[in-house]
Amino acid sequence: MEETPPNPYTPSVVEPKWQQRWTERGTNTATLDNPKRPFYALMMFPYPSAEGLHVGNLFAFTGSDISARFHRLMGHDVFQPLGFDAFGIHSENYALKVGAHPMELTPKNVANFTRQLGRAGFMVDWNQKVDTSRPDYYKWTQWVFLQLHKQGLAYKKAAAVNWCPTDKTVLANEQVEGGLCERCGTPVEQRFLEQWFFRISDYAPRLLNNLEWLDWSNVTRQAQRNWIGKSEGAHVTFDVQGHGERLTVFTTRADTIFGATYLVLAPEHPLVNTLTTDAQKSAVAAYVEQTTKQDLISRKSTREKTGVFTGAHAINPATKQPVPIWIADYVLMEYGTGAIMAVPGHDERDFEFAQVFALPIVRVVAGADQQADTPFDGAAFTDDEGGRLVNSAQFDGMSVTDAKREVTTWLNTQRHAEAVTNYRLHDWCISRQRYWGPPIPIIYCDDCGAVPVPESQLPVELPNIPDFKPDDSGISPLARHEEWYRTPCPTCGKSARRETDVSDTFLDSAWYFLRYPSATRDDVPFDAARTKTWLPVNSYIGGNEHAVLHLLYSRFITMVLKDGGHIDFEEPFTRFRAHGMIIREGAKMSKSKGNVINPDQYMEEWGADAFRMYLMFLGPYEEGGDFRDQGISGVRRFLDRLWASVRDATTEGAADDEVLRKLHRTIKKVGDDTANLAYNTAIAAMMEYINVVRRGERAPHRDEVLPLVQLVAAYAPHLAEECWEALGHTGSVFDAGWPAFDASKLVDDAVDIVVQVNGKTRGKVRAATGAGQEDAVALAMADSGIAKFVTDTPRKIVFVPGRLLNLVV
RNA sequence: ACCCGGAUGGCGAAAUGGUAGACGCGGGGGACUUAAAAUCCCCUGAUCGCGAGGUCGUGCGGGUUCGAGUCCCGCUCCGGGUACCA
Repeated sequence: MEETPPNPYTPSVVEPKWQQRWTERGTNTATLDNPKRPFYALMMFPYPSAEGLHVGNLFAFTGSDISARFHRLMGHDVFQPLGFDAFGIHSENYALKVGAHPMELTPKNVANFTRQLGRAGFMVDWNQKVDTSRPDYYKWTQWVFLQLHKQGLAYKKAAAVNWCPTDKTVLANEQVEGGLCERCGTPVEQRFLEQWFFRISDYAPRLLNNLEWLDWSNVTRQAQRNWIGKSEGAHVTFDVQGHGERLTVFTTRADTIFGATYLVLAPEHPLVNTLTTDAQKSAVAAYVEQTTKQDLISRKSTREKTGVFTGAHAINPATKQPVPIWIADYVLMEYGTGAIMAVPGHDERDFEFAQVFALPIVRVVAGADQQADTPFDGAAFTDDEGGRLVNSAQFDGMSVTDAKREVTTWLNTQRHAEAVTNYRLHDWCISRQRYWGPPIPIIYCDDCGAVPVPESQLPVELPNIPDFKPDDSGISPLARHEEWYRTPCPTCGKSARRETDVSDTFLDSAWYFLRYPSATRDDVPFDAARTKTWLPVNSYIGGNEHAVLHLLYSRFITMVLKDGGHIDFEEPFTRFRAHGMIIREGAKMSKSKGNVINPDQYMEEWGADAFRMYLMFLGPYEEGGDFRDQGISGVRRFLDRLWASVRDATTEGAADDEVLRKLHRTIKKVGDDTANLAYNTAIAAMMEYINVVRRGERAPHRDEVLPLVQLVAAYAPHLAEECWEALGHTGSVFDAGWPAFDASKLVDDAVDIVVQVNGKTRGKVRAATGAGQEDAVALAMADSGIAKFVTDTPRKIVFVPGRLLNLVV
């Protein structure tokens, strides 16, 4: 038999050993009450799919875990909880597909996720877990709804949903592909249903302004700014000829009013019926119906302009000329006032429309080299930089910027305009005509109307019904269960009906971070003292796919709870960082490509520590990385070498001075990089260090390897614990703190100074630390390899102390 | 179309305006071994040269600077997000 190396690193032994110890010793349990330096580290909780943990989840969680463990090493009391976003259409659709019930499937998936998460070795305080589909959680989701209702921020109105006439069911936007139902291929229609909305648009200015000071990834803040879509403009009012009615439009280009040659209303506009003349009634009705028959997605993506004349005319308040009123689906009811003044000369869409229907196009803005009568060259003139007004009476010659203001003021004096700020953000529809979600806690009584369920009667439990599939009624499956929805009115006691819609999953996740510290309390949604101690969240890490919806809704709900007096902060996440996406061998991972990584398999073969570390080594955490199968051997080799160094470490003699200098530089770099989520370069620095420690199979000194164990702990927690123990400690390395570094050890006695001649590097000289320019020049000129390029007396000398000398001749 | 990112060796990637390619993968050579694996050491951008050494090189074209992968202007391509938003 061959001689095997003594005591090799065996993750399959080390990892379970420490996972068990952590559980036994409560290593990952946070000190929730009276912590000294509380630090709430949050990662976005996963949706527990049947496929199990995706490598993308693992990538995200590992980066978050490293940050949390690092903060703990730096002396914080870190609370890092995790839970499951278990409600929602994904779970429900999957259950439908496999013919199982979500109430049975979900606990199984949660158990599998919990196993996988444990296997990966995350520092999660499982005592405080959350599962949004359990009554002890959604009781409080319903409570949140009631707070909004109480504050007048929840209301009901009719709104369009996607409807599949074959499956006879409501579809989510992602279930519509190119205007067709993803399951049966039938063209999808719109239906108008009464639904619950939250007035998030009231909060638009606050949501926008706070972005200025939030410590969040720029990409995320920018995405939210775009989504909120602040737009400065004016409401302009047109009198309708022969009617008492007036029409108000929103425009950002009040300056072009003289070129407004027609108006367009959204087909759903409430005045369409009133304004349409008898002659046009049937054409308009047909068009409105055709629009309705289209799904929401393809209506917004087809670019061909269609529309119908209503037969009515309005008076342009600037020109006093009558202009025709049309309806067209390119005008959206949900933005602005659902009506526009069309200026075909200076708006691409209006131009296209005017071309199709031969409507007049008037130039009212001229560019630098254009005149009032310069013809349009087949396109609208939208470049307003340096444009001057033409064909606009007293405003001729004025710049576009000035005219926006002046025209609005002028129209305002005639009560025809008002400067307004409009937001793209519209109210949040939380109704889902589905089963797998928290029932909306409202009871309809014929006498009392829509009555909120009293808080004392929460939760409104989701019944376990076998037939949870949506049906042809267009309303929730719960509506088929009279025994469930019949209930006495809380106000008058008469027989009444429960709301049968459930709420949006985004409501579940819009407050979950408040629940974690208080997850074991069943008498309150969140304990006042714990909330004060732990919130707002110190560090939130997650995917930028949630940049808008989840993060915006969470901010909104937090503001509402603050306004309701439940909490004393209005921004939930002090710091947010978006991680990147992980691809494989240059291609996106997908089931259809069959290139999805199975984390279990990799952890089995290489160990969780190696897998974690490899994921972090792929590239910058905030940008993502390319998973190449062969690459993992590199980090595994590093861990093998680390273990061997600990195993072979000696206490005899003293540590090598050179190695110690490298060590102190490494402590600094790993600390700085880890704090900045620059995990890839932190790992590279540790690899560099171990290359120095092990160079030529030298036996390292204990003092050289011990601090490295602390540095690597956040990255490879199991192995670090094992090493820490092997070095004679009984406690956890995570309670050992961060190694001290000696700044004086960062500087050498001598440094290399790069020497350039005319900006070209020609060599380097070794100079004493702190050497001045004259010393450096002397050393450079003494080097024949450098001096030969210095053909004349230097005209100019650039000297960067300790770094560089540039001789310009 | 708009808003963000990004483009650097065979590959994943590093580089406060200061030696481009750290670290890792892959490849080549060597040591150890009967042998292989593992481990360890060295080499590995292109090109010219026997060599010392030189020249070129960070998507493209300009500019600023003693000096540009990095800053500025104008493009090209790729990725992500939003999208008839008036």
